[in-house]
Formats: sequence, structure tokens, C-alpha cells
Amino acid sequence: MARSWLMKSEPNDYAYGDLERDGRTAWDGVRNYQARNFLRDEARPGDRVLFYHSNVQPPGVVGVAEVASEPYPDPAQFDPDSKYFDPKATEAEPRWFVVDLVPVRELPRTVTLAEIKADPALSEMLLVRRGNRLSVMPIADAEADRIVQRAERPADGS
DNA sequence: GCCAACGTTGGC
DNA sequence: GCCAACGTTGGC
Repeated sequence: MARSWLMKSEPNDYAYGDLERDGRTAWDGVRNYQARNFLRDEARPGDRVLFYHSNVQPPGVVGVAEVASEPYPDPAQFDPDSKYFDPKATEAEPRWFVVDLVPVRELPRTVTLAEIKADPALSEMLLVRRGNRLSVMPIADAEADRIVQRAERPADGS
């Protein structure tokens, strides 16, 4: 059964618009073991992804994407010229995994982090837990639904 | 630019 | 295996 995820990207690095331009991309460069485990062990084709822009004003969810492949080893870990190169990774024993993403749609407006924090229905999200820095995190389908629905309404509406 | 909160590294 | 030092994330 398809599930929902939230994935963070700095738009200076890779923005939702870049995904629309590319049509498909490997979600590479995840170098955190907890996030890696989510990708490798739980992400499956058809899963819904809320695309979050971090390190930008305002931070928030800007679009919806979909997992479009099974997990596979991150090619960047084997590439000495990549900033994601990992000398300890081997083809036989890869450490890092990716899934491909395809764009679904840009949201009508950004659902900001501040707005998510202010919504009691979203207070259980990992995203708003203190100190959380995961770049890939699971979210409840109902939470994903609510964020997408919020984007259909003005920011001051509830 | 600051800095809190984490994760990782490496000496011992 | 402990833990101090260091690096990174990411909101503000």
C-alpha cells in the first residue's frame, strides 16, 4: 500500500521546479543512516512525496512528487568526482540508496513550516519535533492530505 | 550570521 | 566503549 513521505531539499541545490524540468530524478546525496533506512527499506513505487524547501524563506511544502522506482544504490557514492563520494562504499556493499522521483504537481501555494507548527492536527509530525534534521521522513497519510488541502486555501484560512 | 541540536569521528 | 571535538542541518 502506498504511503506518504516528506523529503527536504534546499532549493538552491535542487528545487521542485528542477524536478518538473527534469521529469525524473534520482534522490541522491542522502547521507544519514536513518533517512537511508527509510529509503532502502520502506520507500516503494507509488508512494506519495511532499517536497519541502529548506534553508529558504519561508521554509515549507511546495509540491507533490511520487516515488517512481524501487530503491537502488546511490551511484554518487562510487563517483570520486562527486561531492557525495564515499570511499568506504563498494559496489558489492553499497552504503547509500536512492529512489527515483517524478513530479506530480506544484502546490497552489507554499504550506509554510510556521503554518504546520500552528496546526494542532499536524503537531505529531516528525518535521516539527525539536531538533529533527531528517531529510527523508515518513508522514501519516492524513497529515499529507491535510497539508495538500491547506494549499488549496489562503494562508490565513483554516 | 548565529547557534541549538544532532550525528560522526577518532583518540584512548 | 566512552566521550570530546568537530561538522552539519536548518530555523530564525
